[in-house]
Amino acid sequence: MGKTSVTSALLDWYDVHAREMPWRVMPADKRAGVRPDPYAVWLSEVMLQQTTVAAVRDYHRKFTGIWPTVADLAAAEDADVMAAWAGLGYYARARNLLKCARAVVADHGGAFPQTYEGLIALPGIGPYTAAAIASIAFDVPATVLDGNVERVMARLYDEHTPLPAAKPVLMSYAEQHTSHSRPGDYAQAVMDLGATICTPKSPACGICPVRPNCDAQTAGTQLELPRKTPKKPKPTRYGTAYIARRADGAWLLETRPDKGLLGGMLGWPTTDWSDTPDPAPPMDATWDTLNEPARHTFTHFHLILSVQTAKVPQNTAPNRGAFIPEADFTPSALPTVMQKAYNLAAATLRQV
DNA sequence: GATGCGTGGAG
DNA sequence: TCTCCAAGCAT
Repeated sequence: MGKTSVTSALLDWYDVHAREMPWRVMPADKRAGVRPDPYAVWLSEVMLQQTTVAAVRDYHRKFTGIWPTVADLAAAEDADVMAAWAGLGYYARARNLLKCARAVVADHGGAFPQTYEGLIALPGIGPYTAAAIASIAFDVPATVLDGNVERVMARLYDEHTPLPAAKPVLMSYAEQHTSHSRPGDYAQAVMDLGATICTPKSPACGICPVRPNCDAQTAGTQLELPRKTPKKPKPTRYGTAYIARRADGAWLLETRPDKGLLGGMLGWPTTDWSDTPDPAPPMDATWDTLNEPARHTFTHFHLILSVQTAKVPQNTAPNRGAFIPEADFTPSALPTVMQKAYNLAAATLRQV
């Protein structure tokens, strides 16, 4: 079936309906010769991995404010970057962000590679992100295949093979539409369409610029597509967080190991979050258990986190973590589950 | 190919 | 309240 008009229809639609984003150069400005900042594009694409535009905006603004160039970011302290990323989730992205920035400075003279192959070799840059940066920042005709494009292609071609098995065929469809005249605008256009028109639950087919090309719209199957293999139910795990405050107001915190859940992030000492009984607290103290646990859902399990608090003497020696002075402690530097525990304990521990 | 890895918003 | 899910990557 010929769908040669899809590309031009999407570009025409994008010229009128492109959404404003801090890292995006709008089509009219691109025509006037304005080029995207590859650093800003890379930062946005990493932040947007499995994350909504609404959630990314403020973080992107914060990062470019503190670290205006990739060289600035490469020179940053690890702890400062992790603290700035706190709350955005998927913290391996922040660790790889730093690795990538340092590789760009050390191995590429501070300039991002301009090819798909050069980009995908960098930490935290996979097939999607390499194609996105190559097309958006450098107008290389690379094909982006993210969740939006998968949905758009599955519907355009009424493809019923479930994901992720359908990825190769959806990629072949996407490649057929990739623009060679305006690669960056096209990549953003097809993703904008998926985000605003061809949405998962209530697609606005009535105003869709490629409705005449859409096999699912013809068949009436758009709400069933794309099909996905069913997910496993999430188990519930239990644990305990220990929030201790010293006589001078300092808080007992520890940096978590780089690997695993919340890797590299600052947090309260906790038990592990399995089914095993609680090991010993991080030090001898009189621990009080709060009435309400912190509840939090991660990607693959629910957590019910009991919170224990203690006020401890100045000479207390912890066997885990370190006391952070009150003046240096900012709850916003903690991942969300740790902020929840803090909020529950704050009233109890406000007075030293 | 399957699994681990956050979070907040929408329905 | 609960499920789904959003511009994925590393292993």
